[in-house]
Amino acid sequence: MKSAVAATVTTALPAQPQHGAARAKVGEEKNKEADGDDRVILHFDYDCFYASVIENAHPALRTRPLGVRQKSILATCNYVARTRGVRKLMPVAQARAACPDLVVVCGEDLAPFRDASRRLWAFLRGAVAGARTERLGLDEVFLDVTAAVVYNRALLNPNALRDSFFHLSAEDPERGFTFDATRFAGCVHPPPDGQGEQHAGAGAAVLDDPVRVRLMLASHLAGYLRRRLEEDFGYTSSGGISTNKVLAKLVGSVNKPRNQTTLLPVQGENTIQEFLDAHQIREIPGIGSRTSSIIADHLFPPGKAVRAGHQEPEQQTPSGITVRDVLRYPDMSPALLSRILDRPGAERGGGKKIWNLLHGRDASEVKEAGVAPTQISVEDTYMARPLNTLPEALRELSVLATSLVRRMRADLTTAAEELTDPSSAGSAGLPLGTQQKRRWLAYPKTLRLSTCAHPGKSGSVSSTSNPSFSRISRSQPLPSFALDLGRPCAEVAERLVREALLPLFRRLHVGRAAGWNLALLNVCVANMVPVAGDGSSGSGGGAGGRDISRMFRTQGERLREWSAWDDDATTTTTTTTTMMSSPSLSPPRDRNDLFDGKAEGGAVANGGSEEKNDVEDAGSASAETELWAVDDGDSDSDVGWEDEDGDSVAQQRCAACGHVVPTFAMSAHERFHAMGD
DNA sequence: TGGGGTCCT
DNA sequence: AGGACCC
Repeated sequence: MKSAVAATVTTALPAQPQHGAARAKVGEEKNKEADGDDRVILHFDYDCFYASVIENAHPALRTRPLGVRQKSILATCNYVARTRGVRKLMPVAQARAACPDLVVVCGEDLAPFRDASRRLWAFLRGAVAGARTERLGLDEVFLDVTAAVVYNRALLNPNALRDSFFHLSAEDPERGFTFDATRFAGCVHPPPDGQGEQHAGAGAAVLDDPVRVRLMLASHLAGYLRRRLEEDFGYTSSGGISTNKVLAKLVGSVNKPRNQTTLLPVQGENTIQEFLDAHQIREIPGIGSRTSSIIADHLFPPGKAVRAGHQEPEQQTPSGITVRDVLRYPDMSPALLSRILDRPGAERGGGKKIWNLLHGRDASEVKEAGVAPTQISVEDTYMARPLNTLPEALRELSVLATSLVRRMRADLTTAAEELTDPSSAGSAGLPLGTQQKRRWLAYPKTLRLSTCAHPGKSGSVSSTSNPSFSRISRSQPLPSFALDLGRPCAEVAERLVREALLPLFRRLHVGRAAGWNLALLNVCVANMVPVAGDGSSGSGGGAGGRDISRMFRTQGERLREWSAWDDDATTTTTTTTTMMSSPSLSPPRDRNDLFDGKAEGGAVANGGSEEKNDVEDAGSASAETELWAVDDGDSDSDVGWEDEDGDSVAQQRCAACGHVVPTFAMSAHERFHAMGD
C-alpha cells in the first residue's frame, strides 16, 4: 500500500475553483489504484451517546448503571451498566435480570439526542478551518483535516518540536493549541511495544515518511478536539485517525471508551492489511449483512462440512469469516468477487468496491452535510398490539403527522432575518416584540407513508435471517398547505392525514378495509428543494435547484485556504529528518494518557436539569472561506526559528498589527502580512 | 429488536 | 418503490 516516498499531497491546485463533479472525478482517478495516502481523516464516535445525553441532563445518574430504552430493548447503556453485564441492544428484561438496580430511561423521542448531536457537530464544524465534516447517525463524525494538517506540517519547527503550536486557522494565528510533536497523541495501532516489532519504538527510519508525520499531527488535532468535546460539552468520545474513512473508523474502535488510535504504516510491513485481515468481513463498514452472507455462502456452501481450517467456533459476530479468509480464497480477485455478488439489482461497481474495502482502500470523500437533512421521517412500532382498524390507524397517523410537521418546522426553517419593517410584522397579527418569523430553508416535495405487517402474528416468517419484515410504501407530492407556517402543527397534521396520508394508506392496502396487522407506521417527507437565495440545504432532489454555492466549496478550495506547500524536496524534509533524530518519538506513556490530571467524567454538569434550551445554535461558526494563500515557497524553517527556549506558550507582539501571537505562530503570522499584497 | 438516516437501482 | 448500507 504505502510507498515510502509518497510525496503526493495535493496542494498545488488550479487557480480557479473547480466544479465539484470535476474535482470528484480527479479524486477518483488519483485514488484509483494508488495509495490513497494523501488525505488525513478523523473519525469520532461519542461514547454510548444516548446514555451520555441523559447523564449530562441528570448528572446524578453518572455513577449509576444506566440504560436507554426504546420499546423493549436497550438502545444503549453506560459503562457502569456494562460492568454489570448489561449490553447494548439487550432486551430490557434480560438487562434488568443481569442488573436489578439498572436505571432505565425511555429514549424513544430522539429530540434530546438530536439536539446534543447538533451542538457537538456545530462545534466540530467550526473548529478547524477548511475541514469538511460529515455526520453518520447521531453519534459519529468524520472530518477531512488534510488541509490543516498539511499547513501545520510546513510550520513545524525542528528545533522545538516539543513546543509546537497547531494552527486551527490560517487566518487567526492565535487560534490553536500547543503540542509535543515528538510523539503521537493517544494510542497508535501497531503498538510500538508490540512483540513483533523490531523497529526501535515507533521511531527511527520512519519519520521521513510524510504520511507518518501527517498522522502524528492529526493525532494531536484529534486529541485536542476530543478534549474540547469532553471539557466544554461533557461528551467523551473515541477517535480514529487514518488516511481514509473506513480505516479511520475501524481503527477508532481499537481502544474504545475515551481514547483514540492512529493507524500508522510501518515501513517494510503491511500492517494495514494485517490489521484488516483479522476482522470479520461483517465488521468492515460498507460490508453489510447481505453482502457478508452472500460471500460466506459462496466460500463455504451451507450444505458442506464446516470449515476445517478453523479451530475455534469463535462465538462472535455472524459467519465468522474474516477478511483474510476471503482474500486467501483460491483465485480470489475483484472479478471473482464481482461474480459472487452479481445479482439482479446489485450495485454496479459492487465487487470492486468490496475488494477495495477488504484492502483498506476507500476513496469516498467526507461529504459536508447540508444544514438541512435530505429526509425527515417519523415512525412508531406496534409490536405488542398491531393495528387492525381504521380508527386505530388514523389515530396513530395523526400522532405521527403532528410530530412530522413539528420536525419540518424545526429542521427545515430558520429565523427569518429579513429587515422587515415593524408595520409589516405587526400586520401578521402577532405581538411585535415576540414575533418569531421563520422561513423555509428547503422544502420537501414528496410525502411518503410506509407500513410493515407484523412478522409473526398472522403471516409466516420467523426466520432470524429476516431483518425486520420488509416495508412497503407509497408516495405522493406533498400538499402545499403542509408548508403553511401560520397554522398550528396539529391543525396542519389533521389535514395532512385526511387529504394525503389516508389516501396513501388506501393505496397501500387496497381491497382490505381492516385486519392489516400493522406493526409499523412511518411517515416521511423527502426530496428537499433548497429555497433560492439560501445556500445551506440538502441536495436538490429534482431539477428544482442545485446548490451552487456548495459546489464550489470543494476540497480544492479548502486546501487553498491553507495552501502551504508540502513538497518533500524542500525544507520540510529537513524538518522531518531532524525530527527523527530527536530523542524519542516515544510510545504513548499509557493507554489513557491523554487527559492526565483529570479525574473521571466530564464535570460539565450542565447546571440544573433544565429541560430544553434548544433551538438552532447550530448555524453559526462554520469555517468561513478565508481565502488567502500562505505562499511559503521558501524561507521556512530556518528564518524566525531561533533557539526559543520558553517552556510554555511564549508569546510575542506582532510589530505590524499589534496582535499577541504565540511565538510558534509568529512565522505563519508574518507570512500572513506578507501575503496581504 | 429501535427510530432514525444515506445512497443506489 | 425497494434494497443495500450506516448508527
